[in-house]
Amino acid sequence: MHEKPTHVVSAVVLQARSGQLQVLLWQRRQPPFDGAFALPGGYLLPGETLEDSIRRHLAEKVDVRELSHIEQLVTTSDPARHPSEWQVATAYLGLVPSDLDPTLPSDTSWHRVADLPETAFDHGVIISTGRERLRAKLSYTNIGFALAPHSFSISELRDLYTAALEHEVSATNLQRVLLRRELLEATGELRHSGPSGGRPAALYRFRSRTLSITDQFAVLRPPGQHG
Amino acid sequence: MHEKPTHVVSAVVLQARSGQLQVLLWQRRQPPFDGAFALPGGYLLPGETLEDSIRRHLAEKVDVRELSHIEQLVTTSDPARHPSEWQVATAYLGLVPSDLDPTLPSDTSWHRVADLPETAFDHGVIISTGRERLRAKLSYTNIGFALAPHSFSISELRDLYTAALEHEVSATNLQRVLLRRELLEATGELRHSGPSGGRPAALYRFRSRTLSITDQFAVLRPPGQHG
DNA sequence: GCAAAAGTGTTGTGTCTACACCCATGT
DNA sequence: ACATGGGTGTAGACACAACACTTTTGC
Repeated sequence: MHEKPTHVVSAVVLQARSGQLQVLLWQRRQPPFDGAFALPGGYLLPGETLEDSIRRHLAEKVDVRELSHIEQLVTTSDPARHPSEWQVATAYLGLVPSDLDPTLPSDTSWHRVADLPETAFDHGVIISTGRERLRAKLSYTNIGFALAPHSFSISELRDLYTAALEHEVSATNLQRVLLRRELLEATGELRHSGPSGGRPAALYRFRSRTLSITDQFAVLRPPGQHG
Repeated sequence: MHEKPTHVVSAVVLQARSGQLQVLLWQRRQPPFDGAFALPGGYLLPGETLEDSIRRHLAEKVDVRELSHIEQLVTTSDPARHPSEWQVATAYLGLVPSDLDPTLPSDTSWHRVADLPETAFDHGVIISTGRERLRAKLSYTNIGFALAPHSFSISELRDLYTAALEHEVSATNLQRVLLRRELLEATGELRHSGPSGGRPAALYRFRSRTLSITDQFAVLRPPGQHG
């Protein structure tokens, strides 16, 4: 037999909250990285898959049914990652719809990804990886479903995209892009105007709430495939 | 202490060979999957990173300097993956330029990804994952450098893209797309015509031979960024 | 009526595909 | 000369951004 690494799992859980993309972190109270903020996660146990494992660990932080999407990000293996233990770590990306506000343990809270506190281990770069993955997939998949409530107005959806992409998004063009690609469908209902007036907004939903690729060929399309 | 999984690494090594995308496999001569074909790889050892480890294992099959690109694909963890050992397995994608023909051990050979023999473990789906990753990145990155020799004509490059994408590619349009994006530059040299005549082909090279994203925003660009 | 918010019409631009046509070489 | 393969010119389709304009509400 040879020596084996300990396998740990963690998750970058993202949510668009009050116009900002935020990530779930807990504050460590023991070395290493005492006081720093870390991704939720823990050890992989016998008999479970990595995805089972991260769902189990997240269940201690949030109700797992509130996760609208989860996917694997990357596995890191720097032997110097942990000072006293040989660890291999697999990170996941998890998304929570904007209309949920899970109750959290006292050591756990949301932090704006644009203004992170000091993070433990390699968690800072892993958060960046997760943010970039989300950003890219907003462009060529239907992953917006995982940030949005079941039903929403276009301008509400625009605010979610703006938070996640970290740049302005035009509601006009967002509507046309997502409708042309048949990602959205109207529910037929309207959102009533607020006290300051304005035309009532039509409500939409995502046609599918499982990940699918919608812009398969960025370029170099096969012959005969227009658009 | 708790029980730990064994960590193994493997690689989907791809090359465009005689007009077909091919993958490096070795034939197992012991259970499990006796006789089936498997990806090269092996155990992770203390003190090495996953990428170190797969490079070390591949060195037993091919000269590692011949790998033009390597990137992590996915980590799988099905507890039933191996009948007698709890394994976590990280797979990499490796690419070999088309002008090299590494000498291989007797148990190892190239196989067309479009016509695979029976594969061991979950290696069949991992090969598909690698092929899809390559296909997608050919569209929005400069990863073509990793399939191509240092210098090539446009029609030679077209043949490599055709093999990897598994559909026809127009040399005319490939040239324009890659030149407009400034991925290619002319070397100034010409390929002499063959015995059947024809205009000599201009030779090109990739400007960079490290991966970079060239079509960052498939859609939903920030304002002011023309497409 | 007027402000506010949502939604549509329309124009312009850049990128890609398709295909006709021209260029340079070997026999 | 003519076949062969390489390269350019050009037109059309499409998706997107930008912005003006219209619609529908609250006060």
